[in-house]
Amino acid sequence: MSVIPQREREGEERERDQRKQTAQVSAFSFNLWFATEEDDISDREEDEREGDQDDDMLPKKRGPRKKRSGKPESDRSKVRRHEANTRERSRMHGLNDALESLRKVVPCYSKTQKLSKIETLRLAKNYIWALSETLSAGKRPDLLAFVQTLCKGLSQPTTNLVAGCLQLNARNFLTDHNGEVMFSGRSPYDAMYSYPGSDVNTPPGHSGSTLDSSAKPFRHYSYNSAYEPYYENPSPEAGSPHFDGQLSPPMNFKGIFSLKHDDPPDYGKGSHYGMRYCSAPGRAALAHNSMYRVSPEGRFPYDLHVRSQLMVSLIMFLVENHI
DNA sequence: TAGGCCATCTGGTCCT
DNA sequence: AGGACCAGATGGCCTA
Repeated sequence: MSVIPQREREGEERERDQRKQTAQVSAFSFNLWFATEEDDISDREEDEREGDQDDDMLPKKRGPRKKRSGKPESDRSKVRRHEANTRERSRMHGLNDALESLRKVVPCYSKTQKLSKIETLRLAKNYIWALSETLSAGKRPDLLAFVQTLCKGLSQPTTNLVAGCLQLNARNFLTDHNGEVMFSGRSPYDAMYSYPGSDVNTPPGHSGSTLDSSAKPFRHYSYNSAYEPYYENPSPEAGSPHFDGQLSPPMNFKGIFSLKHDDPPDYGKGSHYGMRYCSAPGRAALAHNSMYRVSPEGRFPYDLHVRSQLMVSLIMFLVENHI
């Protein structure tokens, strides 16, 4: 299972962790006390403690069994071990926080259906690859190829989730046993879901209404006009139970780029998306062999409200303005 | 119940 | 010496 199912994890886990840690601290205190009292117990007596309890007469805890050493651990080493455990826990929490930040900037983000760690990393890698390919090509990408790259190597549940995020029919992006994403639809255009009440030429958000986008998780961007601001209207699927989180980082550019985000300030720090690729030495060669195709109209014919579009548009802006 | 995912503990290694 | 990092082991939780 690659997509972590809906669990009220956030709060519950914190609470559980806190309980665990409290228990651990208590156990540690007890261990310390016990060690102090028992430091001079002979090895033979210690061996008699073996059973369903650990060395410290406590219910068996997680982790590998302690290696027997000739001497009982000193109080000092126990304290150091405990401190090391705390640091390690903190380090892992930091790592998880960073991973959560990464989840929020890859194309598919949902608070209720979190991607697993490994799938988050895979999707992020694919996303970077897809964007760099787009940048290298210097042209608007073929959506299908873009999505196929995004889903490459992902599990089927994650592929479904990504396809769902992109408003695509996931059945058309089957992942084979080699992790390759295969298109099985009749045509790229058939693979697309059309928005209710709209057609290809009338993207959602052109209805004229202007809603407060800050209250909605989705942002829109039109490829019909390369650099016009993204649409402010919410997606018809904004209320989807699968995607109640923020899908894409709010982004705006009017002449110059400015990144705006509702999230805490860690996001967007140094957000020079794809800039490093602009001067990549292999750009020309990459462009020549780019996997992405340009539509006959010379522009991206789809209208999707996905982060990928924002990123592609941003990249296209950079490319076309020689930034 | 098996398997996936995860948090935690632990000891080893490397670096400052 | 002490901290950061890593990987192995273990057990809990959840879902199919």
